[in-house]
Amino acid sequence: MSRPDRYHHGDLHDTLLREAGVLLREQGVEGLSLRRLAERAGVSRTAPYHHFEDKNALLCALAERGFQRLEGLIDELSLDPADPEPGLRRFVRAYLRFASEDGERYELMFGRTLWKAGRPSAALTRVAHGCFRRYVEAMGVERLGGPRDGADPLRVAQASWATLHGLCRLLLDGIYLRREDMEAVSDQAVTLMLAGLTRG
Amino acid sequence: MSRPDRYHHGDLHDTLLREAGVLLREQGVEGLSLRRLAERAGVSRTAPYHHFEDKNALLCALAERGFQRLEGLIDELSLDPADPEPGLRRFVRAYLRFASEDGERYELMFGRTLWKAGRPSAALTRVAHGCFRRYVEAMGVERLGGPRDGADPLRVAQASWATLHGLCRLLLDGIYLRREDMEAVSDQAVTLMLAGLTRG
DNA sequence: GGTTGAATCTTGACGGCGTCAAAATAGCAC
DNA sequence: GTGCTATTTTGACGCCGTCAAGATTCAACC
Repeated sequence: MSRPDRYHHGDLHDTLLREAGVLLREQGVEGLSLRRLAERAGVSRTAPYHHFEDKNALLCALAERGFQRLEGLIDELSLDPADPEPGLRRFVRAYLRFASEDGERYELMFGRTLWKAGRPSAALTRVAHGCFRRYVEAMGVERLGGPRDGADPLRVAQASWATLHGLCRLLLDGIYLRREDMEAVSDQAVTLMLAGLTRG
Repeated sequence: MSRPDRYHHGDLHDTLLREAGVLLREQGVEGLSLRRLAERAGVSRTAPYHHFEDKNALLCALAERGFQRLEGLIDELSLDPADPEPGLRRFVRAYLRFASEDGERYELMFGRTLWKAGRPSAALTRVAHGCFRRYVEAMGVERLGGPRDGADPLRVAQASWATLHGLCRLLLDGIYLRREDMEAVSDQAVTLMLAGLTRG
């Protein structure tokens, strides 16, 4: 399938997703236009509309794939209740690597393009929330030294994700963080949070 | 100045900034087009180009104004070395209010539109970095119980700002946070950080 | 094998965008 | 009044997402 000079492409759906991924990585969301994408796939400008409802739908599919990969990362997160620190630091490093290796994808997954300006698909919403749910479970405060005064597991999970997310955004947008400082800052954050959680 | 039927507007520069602010607040960056803005100001599509080099420059000016307001907030942040907690919580609340009262402005100030996809002006970069510098000074770890092992003030400031920023982004983009949960999550974050900082 | 209907892909068009170029107009110094 | 400059205008270009209508291919059924 997918011979160069056939009227029917044969594999356009997957080709579009793949090429869109490349375009996204190379040029960012701004450089990902349906027209350019179609040209790369060797097809006319409106052909993609037979495989995705519109641009928003295609971006959702792209983001979805990202969340699936992220979910894999979270699944590997297992904390030793007796000594959660190494597992936590491992996860934080993995998360930061994930975000910085394909920053444009991360941006798409969490950015306003889909969640605010666009219309996140049902599938995207499901996998994104599933991702967070798994994170809450894996982080479970009981694994970080047992429940204590005012340490609602959900709140701790939200707060720690926010920290991680904030680090990534500040880094990706290049405002207050440089790549070289990233690790030091995240280490500092983990230290603070862990100290806050395990003191007793 | 600024009579309705005059060839020269007389006050276009300021009018543009003001109307752009309104448009930004009401419609977000996506709804802020130069053409629409010009129409609102009662002027032709290309008139704004005599007051701002291009759209990027106008957005920079808009973001700049936001940072000036934020700087004011930070200037009011003074921590009592003996008991930094109330001051800190006050600041966090003020920061969150700032971000959520004009979310689109906050987005513009910190988002990729200018910092990644666009070209942040020298003035914008200056005021943004000045903002952060003041924050570092005001937060100074010595005010949070004196320097201690591995608590570089700069790192603590970066980590705490990242947390604050991450909270705002998650909230503004509407992914994992709802407005009602905001305060609880931020309280949790402050508690964790403070505990991490002040434990002996 | 030929017919029919659906899936897929094409060209053409529309309105919106940012922005450049050239012409028109107004204000100001002399 | 006469220029000079700042300001504003209309016109145009190329990009974008997307709709409509027509062309082409494929697959199922006779």
